[in-house]
Amino acid sequence: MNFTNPLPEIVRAWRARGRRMTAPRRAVLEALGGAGCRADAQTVYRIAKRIYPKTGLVTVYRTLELLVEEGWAERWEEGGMARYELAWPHHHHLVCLGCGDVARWDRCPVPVRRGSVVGGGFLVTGHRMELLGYCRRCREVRR
Amino acid sequence: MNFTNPLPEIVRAWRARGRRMTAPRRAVLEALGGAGCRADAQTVYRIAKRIYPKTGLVTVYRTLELLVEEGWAERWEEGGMARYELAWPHHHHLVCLGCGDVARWDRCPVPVRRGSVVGGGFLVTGHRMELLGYCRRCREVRR
DNA sequence: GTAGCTGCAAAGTATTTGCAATTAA
DNA sequence: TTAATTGCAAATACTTTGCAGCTAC
Repeated sequence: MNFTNPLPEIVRAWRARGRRMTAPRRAVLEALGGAGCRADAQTVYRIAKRIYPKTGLVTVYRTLELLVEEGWAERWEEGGMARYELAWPHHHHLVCLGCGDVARWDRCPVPVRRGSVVGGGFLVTGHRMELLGYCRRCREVRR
Repeated sequence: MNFTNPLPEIVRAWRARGRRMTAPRRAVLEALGGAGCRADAQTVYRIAKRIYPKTGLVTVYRTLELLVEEGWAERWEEGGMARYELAWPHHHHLVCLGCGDVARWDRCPVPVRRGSVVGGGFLVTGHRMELLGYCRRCREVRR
């Protein structure tokens, strides 16, 4: 966990909205914060169970969906399953075509600003990007 | 179909590799070329059946996978299903958060070149990007 | 002739839903 | 108290696989 940890803020916002803060939800929140980039539901489930063993897979799905709907998390689909991660702060990914590893990349080279209008009337509110290629390890193996 | 139609080139490349050009495959190729951005397997299947009615769904999946493996098509996963489109020429997408429509956008604002190395050893060979926001129609409805 | 291709049906996986029981506030 | 939340089991939906028959070359 780093100093940009949004978990306390999420809990606060949920309380303010009348949501109940239960043990399974807290476990899912912490698990998502502790999982790497683009963790699938099973991974979050496994970690959440270490925190609160009674957590059910269905609740993991429901909590993650809630986080996505409210903008706290981002959802990706990859490899036939949904993957989730905390959306903040803004970042992109380096996806290795060799081993499939997904690494975080904190630079943002996309010069299209929120609020700009492109393509004849499309209002931009955000973007997603990933660089495809080969990680250091895969490049060394290839040599 | 436009003048960058890659279908004849795909057929030629397949023949050269010893692949057989069958009626179902041709139907899938044409269907994919005629479908819009990010067509799902069912859509390709429906169009392919109009071209060659005996085409089976399984063959659609297998042919699309072949195209992706060989780099002719790109695969996206979205809305719980796989989506496909011809990968050439390079382009991006405008994804409307209101109606879900995906529009093609031929500009490329990503200044990261193939061959560059980023993030401590990651060799970039390509990228994917999409702009999220609201299309003209959805913006007008909101007003 | 034969290796590649096809399609049916069945299997495999991920995700969602109905509903009765539980629980935070 | 009571409305939100949970989790089991069942239902859904997409995709892949086994295999016997077909076909392009």
